Amino acid sequence: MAVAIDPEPYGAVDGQVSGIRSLVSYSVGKTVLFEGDRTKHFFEIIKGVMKHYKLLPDGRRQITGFLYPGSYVGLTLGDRVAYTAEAVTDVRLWRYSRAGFERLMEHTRGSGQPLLEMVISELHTAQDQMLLLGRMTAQERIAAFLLTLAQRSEAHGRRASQVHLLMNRSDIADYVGLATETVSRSLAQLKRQGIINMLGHQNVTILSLDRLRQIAEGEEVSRLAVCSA
Amino acid sequence: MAVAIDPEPYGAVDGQVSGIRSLVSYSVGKTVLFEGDRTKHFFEIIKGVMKHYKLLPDGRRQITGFLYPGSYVGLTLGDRVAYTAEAVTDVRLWRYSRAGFERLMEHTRGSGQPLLEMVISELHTAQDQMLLLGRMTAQERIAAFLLTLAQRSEAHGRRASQVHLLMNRSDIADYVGLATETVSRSLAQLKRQGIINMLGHQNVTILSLDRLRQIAEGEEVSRLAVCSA
DNA sequence: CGGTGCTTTGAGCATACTCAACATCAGTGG
DNA sequence: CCACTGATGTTGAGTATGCTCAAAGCACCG
Repeated sequence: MAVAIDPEPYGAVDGQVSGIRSLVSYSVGKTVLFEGDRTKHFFEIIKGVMKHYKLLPDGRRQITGFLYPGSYVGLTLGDRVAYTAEAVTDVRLWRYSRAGFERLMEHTRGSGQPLLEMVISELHTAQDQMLLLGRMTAQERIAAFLLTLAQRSEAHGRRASQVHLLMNRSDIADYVGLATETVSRSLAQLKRQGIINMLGHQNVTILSLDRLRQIAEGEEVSRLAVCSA
Repeated sequence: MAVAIDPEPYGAVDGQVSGIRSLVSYSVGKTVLFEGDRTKHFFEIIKGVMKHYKLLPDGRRQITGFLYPGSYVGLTLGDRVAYTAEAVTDVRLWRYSRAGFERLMEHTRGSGQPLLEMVISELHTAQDQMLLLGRMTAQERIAAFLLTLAQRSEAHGRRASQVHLLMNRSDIADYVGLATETVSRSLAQLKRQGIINMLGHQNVTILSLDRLRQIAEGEEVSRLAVCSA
């Protein structure tokens, strides 16, 4: 329903200005960017309102922002679009090429610091966290949290399966939007399921990264498991 | 508990480098920046882990991020710090003056586009939304959402009390992390309380901006009201 | 007018919260 | 070295908030 079946995501090209950007229009409900697509363009809103959102595989949706004229849509660091973007009203946009974006970034990079990239990266993280806070169950939140830490471990040359919780339960709770008791219970549950193991309160061993990922991505198995139990 | 009573937020100054930045250290639990304080410094993490969080008046807390070496803490657009920042482990930081930050911004601004500022502004919005999604009740979320729209109205020269909902209930629900039914019910409740009025499904009149603000900020009155009822 | 899609309202239920007790751990001093 | 203490974490029982499912109300549109 929310994801328009729209094999032709391009709006009408209304005009060209200097070959760098072109004027495009989309009508209500049209999808301008698809999460996961290769980054080809980004947009600046001239008129109208847009929304961008993230989806879980089972369809749960978190809208990460409503955007108004002057805002950019589709700025991303990687070569994949971070969210789906859709027209809330009829919109008129400037469409820029990815090359244009890279030129834009160059300006900043050229000035001698990667500040913009860091802020964009933080924004991506924040958007992921919004999906977690708005639409995930307790188990899913804890699984996703552990996976983030595992990724960090790996990026720093340590084993991804060994996670060290530097923060206490209360901090974890206030990060993933749960009560400390629920954090405890969710960890215990993952342990009972044989997905993780704990050595003391700070050290988690991930026994099955796959199962943890399945949970974090909201596999429907958990529901089936409940039914069959 | 979480908010350390720490009248002396400055760590030890370990050294000076060229007068632009200085090396400082904080031990576990020390607060480096207080939400709402005037922006005097920002920091770059050299070693250790930090967290930053937002608080509601009644103490509910949402941690908006854990930060690792290489990250900046305290970058903000306004002259007020957007979040409280605290050391999760002992940390070693570069402390930059606000002037240094402005120089940093100048570089970007100088390159002819306000891109960085826009992204930082989006990040602020995302952080507010994390507090909403992680720690607010249904009523509070709807109240906060309406207030955001009211501010937009005002910024665009329209009356703040007249809010036009361009998006449907499902979009609102997926933005504030509720079911559509709960959005409906919360609006109905605000209406019954005489705080808003509705003309059709798209037009909201805010009858009492103060009461709406009280609810959005998590006044304890609602709980007392329930008790006295 | 009858349809279709969105919104509202109602009833029952589930997930996560609250409150409380207990366990564990780290640090301290006898 | 070990008992004591306070802080942190876990587990249990009951509950509340918001969800699900279902039906009815509305509005827009052919």
